[in-house]
Parts: sequence; C-alpha cells; structure tokens
Amino acid sequence: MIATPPRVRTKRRARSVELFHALSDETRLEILELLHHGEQCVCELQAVLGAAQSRLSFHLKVLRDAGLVIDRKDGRWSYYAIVPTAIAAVHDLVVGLRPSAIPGRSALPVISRCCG
Amino acid sequence: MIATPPRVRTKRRARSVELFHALSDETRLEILELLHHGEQCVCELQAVLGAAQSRLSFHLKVLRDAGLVIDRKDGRWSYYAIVPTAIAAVHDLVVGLRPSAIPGRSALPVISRCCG
DNA sequence: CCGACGCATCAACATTTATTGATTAGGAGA
DNA sequence: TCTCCTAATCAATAAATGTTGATGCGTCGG
Repeated sequence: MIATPPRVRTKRRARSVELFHALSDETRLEILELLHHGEQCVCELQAVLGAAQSRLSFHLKVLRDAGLVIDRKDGRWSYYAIVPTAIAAVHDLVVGLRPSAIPGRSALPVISRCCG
Repeated sequence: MIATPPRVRTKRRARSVELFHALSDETRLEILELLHHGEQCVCELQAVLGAAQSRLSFHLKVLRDAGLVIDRKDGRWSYYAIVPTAIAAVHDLVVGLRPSAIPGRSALPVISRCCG
C-alpha cells in the first residue's frame, strides 16, 4: 500500500517553496555565483552586477530570509557569504523529488478507475 | 587568479530560473509528490488536491514547459509523469551552487579594496 | 449524431513580486 | 561635530504570476 503523500509534510513543502523561490531569480543566482569563492561586500556585488543599491539589497534580503546567505558587518560594510548547509538542504529536497519508482516501471499504467 | 563568473553562462542561469521557478509553488510540489510513484491522470490529481480543473491545468503547464513532467494522452485522459532526467538536471544545478571554497577558508576576508 | 466527459485555453481579476527613488541609520574620518 | 560613505528600509509603481469561470475541442458511449 503506497501511501500517497497529500496534505502531509506541509512544513517541508513550505521550506521547499521558500528555497526554490529564492533561487528562481536571475539576479539572485548571479549573486550566489559571485559568492561562490567566498564572501563579498555589497558594494562589490553592486559594482560587478551593475545593479542599483536598493535592488541588490532587496535580493540579498530574499536570500538571507531563505537562509541561503549570511551577512556580517564590518565597519560600514556588509559582507555576504553562502551558507553551505542551506545549499545542502536544497540538495536534499531535490533528491526527495526524484521518483522513487521501482526500476523498470517508472511509468506504470494506472490501474484504478480514473474518475468518478 | 580566480575568474569571477559574471555575465557568462547565461543559458545555465536561465535554465536554473525556469526550473527553480517551476518548483517554487506549493501546488506544483504537491503534484510532483503525487507523481512520485508513477504517472497519474489529471482528474486523479484534481480529486486528490481538490483543485479547480483550470488551476491544475495551469500548474501542469508550468511543470511541462519546464520539462519536469511529460504528458501522454489516452482516450480522453491525460496522464502526467515526472521526467527523471529533469530532476537530475536540477540536482546538478544545485551541486553547482555549492561553494567551491577551499576547505578551511570558506569565509575568506576580502583582500581587495572594497569600493571605488 | 448527440450529449457527457476530460482537459486545454482564454479573459478578467486578484495577488505577489520586483524596481525605482527617497529617506534613514550608523560608522569613519576631517 | 559635521559630512561623507555604505547599506537597509520604505512608499509608489510596474510587472509577473496565480486564480476563477467560461468556452472550445477532441473522445467516448448511447
């Protein structure tokens, strides 16, 4: 009896929505790429991306709220860095998406009568 | 000399945006969960999710356009199934997000002067 | 052929998300 | 202290996304 998973694990889905949404924007992905090799200050990102300051701040907030990046203040600068465990979390969620299909019958014909 | 990756590989980012966006919705994630064990017809999804038909159709289109699911017509029914390679593609994209930081200096202090 | 069914599509509307420019707050240096 | 600098936040607007109800199209059963 395969238990279909509707209505359950809403927490997990909510987290997925938050993370995937944070990743579903070109600017934010560029930011993450720039943070790929270590932390960067906002003005550096600004310069490289050619983005308005408030726009960048907005996207950084989305990433931060999702837990994908963390910020650190130093003097007048803010440095942002990727949170590796958050990326790992995304990774796990994606793995969970993979069809757990029994090999060889990934497209099983539906047995049960379809509609009422 | 670490080459910062701005402006390049726009294709990859565009694909990421498309995939992550498709995954960034509660209803669509529920659909994927329901397809987890094999293909389902639309009316079945409709019944389980309690969603309006046009709403479901809309979300299925998003998933289909992103290549995450594939549909098959049989008589008057449409059956949808997950495309495993698409999930694998998402997986690879997420792996690519992981900071390639040299172990032990994930938070390297920025050397270069920050702003102009 | 006719009517019911399953589903895609469309138009109108509602909601959410992103951009822009202005303002605010705190640190640094003269 | 006064001023400049960095960056967050806010209000207003623009744009994208999701929802709803209606319509249309192909398929099946009678």
